[in-house]
Amino acid sequence: MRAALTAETIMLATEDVLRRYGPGKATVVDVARALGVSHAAVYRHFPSKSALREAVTRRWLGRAHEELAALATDADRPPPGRLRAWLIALYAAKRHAATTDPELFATYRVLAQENSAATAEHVTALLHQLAGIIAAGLASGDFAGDDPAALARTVFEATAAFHHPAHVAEWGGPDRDDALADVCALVLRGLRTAG
Amino acid sequence: MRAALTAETIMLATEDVLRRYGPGKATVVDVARALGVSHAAVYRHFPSKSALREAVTRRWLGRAHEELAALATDADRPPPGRLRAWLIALYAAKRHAATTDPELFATYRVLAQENSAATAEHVTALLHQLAGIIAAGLASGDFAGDDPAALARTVFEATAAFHHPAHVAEWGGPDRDDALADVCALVLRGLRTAG
DNA sequence: CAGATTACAGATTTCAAGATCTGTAATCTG
DNA sequence: CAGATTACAGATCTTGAAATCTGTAATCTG
Repeated sequence: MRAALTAETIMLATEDVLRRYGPGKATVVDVARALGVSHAAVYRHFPSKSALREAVTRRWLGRAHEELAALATDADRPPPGRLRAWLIALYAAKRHAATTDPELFATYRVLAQENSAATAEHVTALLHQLAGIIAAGLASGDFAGDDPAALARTVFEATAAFHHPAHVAEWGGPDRDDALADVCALVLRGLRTAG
Repeated sequence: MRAALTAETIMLATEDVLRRYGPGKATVVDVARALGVSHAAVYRHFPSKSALREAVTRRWLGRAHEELAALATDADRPPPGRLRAWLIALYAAKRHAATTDPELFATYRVLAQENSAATAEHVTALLHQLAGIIAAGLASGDFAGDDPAALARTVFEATAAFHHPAHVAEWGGPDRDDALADVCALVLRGLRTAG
């Protein structure tokens, strides 16, 4: 007897298919073939191909959040250093994902261009972590200002070159780590004085 | 008698053809047709299609520089305000170009993805203007630091979301002007203290 | 009847052909 | 002989028919 067909197993198979064929070529028929079922069976668990693609990407992005969440809530480290470490880890995670899992990253990139709910949630989750670090900095007096959420969004925008998927092509280049360090330094100086 | 075939007239015709068909469909045969000459005549003035495309884009970008150069060298305005005005004008110029001349902007975007010499020069020119403003700020004591070129690059990176062509899709959205104002404010606060 | 399958219509994609394009060379013309 | 044209080979693009895919509905099965 075959294992029960669940949303979970479908998403696992979809990840494999996406990794193998990429977002442009992967079809739900491919997914069904990989599972040894008819494609209509897949539609019992996901209302559409794009919903399936979103669910898979959401899971994939969720795994990345966990690592970063640990850094964001590390109360042992003073907020400025924590912010710097978080931004560097975010960049490292994105670059790592882009190089080791290019097809899933490409899927994510497609969803980002389409303003999907999955990527919106991803951004929201990251902004929430960022706001937490900044709120800690405001509380400790390391940062100046009064709206951690707004400051988080601004810091996120200012570092877009190091996490926005549209910039993947640049992440391979030399001096990118130094460039991020410089932007971090500038941003941290900006956060220290009144906003 | 027909006007002499010069690089200038070829570039003008190419601009029209690019505007009409976009970078994906425009061919040098189209350009030659528009000029009423054979396509081989075009190859007498430009070594390749991509060289022609680059030349046209370089000219187009050059026109944008001129406006900004006036702002960058406006000694009447104190450097912080000048920097803010310059960044806002840069964003406005890019957004305007993207909306009023979408096909030429698309051409520019293609070249940017291909790391062409034309776009590299464009970036260099912008960084030069930016470094000029920052150098003025360092001289006046409004900014702290010792390397205007490095600071210029850092400011440029931090504002990528508002001038990098990969972000066009976002420029239409609401609150983009506010977002830029916030990033400008953060960057300016960062520049004021020692770097 | 929950969960899967087959069947199907309309949209999208593939594929091979022919057409068009790029870039070069040989040729023409004033 | 400067400046253009025609001619051409190989690469790329169009085109339309066949295949495949998406999503739904009707049907089967334990």
